[in-house]
Amino acid sequence: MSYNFREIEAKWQQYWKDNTTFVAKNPPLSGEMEGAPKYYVLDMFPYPSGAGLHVGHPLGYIASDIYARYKRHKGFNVLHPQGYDSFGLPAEQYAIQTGQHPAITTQQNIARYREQLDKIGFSFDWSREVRTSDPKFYKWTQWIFIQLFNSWYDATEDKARSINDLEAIFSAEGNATINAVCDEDVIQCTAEEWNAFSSKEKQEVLLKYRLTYLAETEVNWCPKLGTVLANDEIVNGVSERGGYPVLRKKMTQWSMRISAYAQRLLDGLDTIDWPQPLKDSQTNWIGRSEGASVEFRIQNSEFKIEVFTTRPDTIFGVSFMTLAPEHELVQKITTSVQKAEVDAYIEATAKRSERERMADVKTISGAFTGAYAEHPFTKEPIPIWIGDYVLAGYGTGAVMAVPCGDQRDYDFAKHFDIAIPNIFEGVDISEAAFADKEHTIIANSDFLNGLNYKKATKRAIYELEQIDQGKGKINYRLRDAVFSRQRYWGEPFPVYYVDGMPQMIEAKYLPIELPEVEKYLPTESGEPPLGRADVWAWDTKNNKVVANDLIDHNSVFPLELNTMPGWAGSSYYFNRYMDPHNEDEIFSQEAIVYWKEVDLYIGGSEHATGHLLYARFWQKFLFDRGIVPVEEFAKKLINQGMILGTSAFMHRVFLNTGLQTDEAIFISADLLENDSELKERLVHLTQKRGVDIDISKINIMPLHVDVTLINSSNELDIEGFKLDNKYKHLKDADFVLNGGKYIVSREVEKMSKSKYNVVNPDDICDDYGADTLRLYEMFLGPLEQAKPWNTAGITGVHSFLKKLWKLYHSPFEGGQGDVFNVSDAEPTKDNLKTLHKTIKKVEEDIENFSFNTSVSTFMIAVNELTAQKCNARAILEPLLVLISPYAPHIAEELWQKLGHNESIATAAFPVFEAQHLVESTKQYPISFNGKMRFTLELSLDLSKEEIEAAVMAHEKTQQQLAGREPKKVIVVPGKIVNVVG
RNA sequence: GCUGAAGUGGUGGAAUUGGUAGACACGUUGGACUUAAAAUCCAAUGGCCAUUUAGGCCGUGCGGGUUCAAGUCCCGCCUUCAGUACCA
Repeated sequence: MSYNFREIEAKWQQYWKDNTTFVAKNPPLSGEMEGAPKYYVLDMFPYPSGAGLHVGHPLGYIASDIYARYKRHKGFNVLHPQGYDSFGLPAEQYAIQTGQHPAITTQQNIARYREQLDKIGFSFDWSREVRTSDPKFYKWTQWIFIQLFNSWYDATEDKARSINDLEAIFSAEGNATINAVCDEDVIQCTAEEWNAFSSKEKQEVLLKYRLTYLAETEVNWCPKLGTVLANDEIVNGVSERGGYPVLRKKMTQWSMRISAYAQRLLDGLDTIDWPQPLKDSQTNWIGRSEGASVEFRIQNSEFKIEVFTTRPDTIFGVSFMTLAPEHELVQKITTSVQKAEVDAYIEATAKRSERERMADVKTISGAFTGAYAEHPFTKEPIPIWIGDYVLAGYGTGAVMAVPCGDQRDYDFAKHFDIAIPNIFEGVDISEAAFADKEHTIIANSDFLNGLNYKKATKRAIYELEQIDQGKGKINYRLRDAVFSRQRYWGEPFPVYYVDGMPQMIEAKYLPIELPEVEKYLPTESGEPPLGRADVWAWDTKNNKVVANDLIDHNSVFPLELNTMPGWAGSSYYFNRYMDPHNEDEIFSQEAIVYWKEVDLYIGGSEHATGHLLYARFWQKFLFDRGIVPVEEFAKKLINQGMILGTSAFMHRVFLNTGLQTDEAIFISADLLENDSELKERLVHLTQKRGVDIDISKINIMPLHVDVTLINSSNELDIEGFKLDNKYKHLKDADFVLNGGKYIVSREVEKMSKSKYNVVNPDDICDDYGADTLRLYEMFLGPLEQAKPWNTAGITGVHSFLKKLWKLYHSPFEGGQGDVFNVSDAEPTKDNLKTLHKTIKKVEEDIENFSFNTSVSTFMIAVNELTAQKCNARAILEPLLVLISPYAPHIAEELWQKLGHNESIATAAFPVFEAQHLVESTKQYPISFNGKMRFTLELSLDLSKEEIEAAVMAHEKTQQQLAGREPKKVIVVPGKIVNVVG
């Protein structure tokens, strides 16, 4: 019987399903698992796209699966769930085009994903599956939204608290004393005033404190997608999805007060074991900077400009101020003389898209407002300009310009011929600004003269505080997150409006399910798609969703038309897996206290500033409100690298002969390097066209060709190409061959359908089996590294599995055929040595996530045992357990043949015994004069004196070579460092 | 520009705390088996020199340094990739 992977894999996948082998149990546990420690291994759940999985997708899942299976062998109660992030744009866009309900598309895609995932043999606990678009799931997304609405951030206690506490404080002492993170334009009121407020006035004030709030904000509007986007959904000034232009627009939107958590999100990074690059990008995104806020009075006006600066030490170098063109004071302070110029400038900048503004940072532009501010210390007048190098969204949207210390200010001053006073001792600023903080002595600055950066900063802040025109401040780049999307396929808000004020629907009436609409586009009046729903009003008497025409603004009110963004559901799903079917609570206390947090989270680094930041934010909020017991949701995180595709290119030649021709000529890639060869080969084609060719005028365009038409020597299957429907417009093409072959060139790129370089895992499973796929994906290289897929190398791991199979089958002596052949014979010393060195290595590898090297270790072990003709059960049984996390199907099959009734998944991981590695030699750490160290391999039976003599002799040789006298030798006995065979 | 990661054969990649560089695999070459192919097995495979044998020299991006010993540590460069970018 040979290794029939198709049969084996189908059999065991069915077995695991039938026996619920991987269903995790919540406490209280009984039986075998009683008292077992928990371990939670999680993958970032996929968005089920219509394209299905390619070989890159399962990489992280295979790694987490190996780790989960390993932890089971180690006696842990493992939670390893999977689900789908199933709300999202592609299904909606498909719905807009075809009219098919996104729920149906999503359902189909999920079915396809599941089929593909099942083929790979993952140990997922599918009984805990969640889908973010399932009302049973988004009920709790809506519930968390309500909790956020009903909370505010207490900056003194540094945590979120119930809004009820805030109301109590207001009615007792007003809002003047409260230290809360809130909108800046909140009005001050005393207790008496508060208590006299109408309900609506109270709601308006409270809304400015809530952790999710409605506010008119400038948002990133994408007209093409018809929705707003969060900052992390914009890449290089265009939408991440589709690459459409993005404009700034003012809209009333729900926002999440993530900025309240900026410092804690930063501090928390020190407590979690996440990759440094990922932590760095979160740190950058949060963008903490220390400095001061300074207030500048405007001359002849009651207005003041507040600026943020990291260089208060340079305050005497201020020679002008610059406001962002969108700054609210611009209209108020501009003099009538300057008005026309300023308005023209504002109009010009508004027209430029975000992208143009970013691309064009060199052009200096601005306009003078005609107004002057007053220097806080010198009282000198300072001209106020506007300029688009100042961003409305950062700090206060205004800067105090210090041209001698900041290059942008310097350039602006040069361009508009503004004074550049020098306030640095012994520094030449005739060519450029001097921005080096570390080597600065301040001059021409009154009380700051002679101080360095640190001291001057401190003193400047102190002096500003004395005159009440500034204070030390920490500024964050992180902005509050916009939470409204003008889309259909997302979670509806549990919100209705009374008199324009948002009201939460009581939790017991959740979920508020998505209404049906006849079209998935925005309404004619520009409202979101939910504006098309006929049944979308909230009846407060009967507490249910009713038809719109019943709205009377008395007991029936309109519901919110926006939906939540894609990151809503993914910000807490990991907690829901702990108790996914609970209908009464988001999860039971028992479940959350037992599972607590994700121990190992595996996913792509592209979520660094999106999902992973939002999820940490929600987790901290839920922690503050006592809903979860830990502040960080994932202890350890690993970013798997992308598996890239190897695209193939044909090269189409354009002769530029001046003749119009549609004929396609493809030239073999190996002819491209050599001009004379190329010309020679093209001659007959040019003669055919009756022209002479000039090689220098030839144009060659590469064309992606489907990699399935290429063999392992980069040769194109020309017949296959001509029959391929995709290329039917090229079926009459001429091929310029080399040695009868058409060779393509190759390039490593991201795997994508449009590049025809996608390798489908199903095909690999059919040809080689899931175990081969799993092993090969691990063997390809380090988990965290990006690497190109190369199907050619797969035969190596596949033949390893065949050898493994043979090791348990072919009798080495006297037998015939492929009979299962494992004996109870005593293992030899060599057998034991091979086994234990494998145990040691594999265990270390798995703990270090170096899955690639353990595959090599297995190969060596099998080769050695085959050479040793080992068929001892005492060796072959534990070996199987070592391999089973990587290649579970073949391991199960052989395990059963060894006479086990239980799945190998429940077997204990073999224990490493060091003595089997010791044979005749031992390595000693040696120290000379207590300083120098190396190890020496010596025979085991030597005495200490003999060892020292040997070491001395060794040392003597070493020293003689170096021309010095040997030193005193101290042998540190006992410790085995390593053993070489 | 800033931040981070990484540079090792023809290729993917190994190499504990500094301790025989190139494990393992692909590819290539030669051989066995076969009518043939596939599959399988065996051997060789960093470069150069020597080859009757023994062996020798050079080699981990570049230039220095520390050390008995450096792919690994230190200093200075170069290159590539990733993230981020008028952040005051």
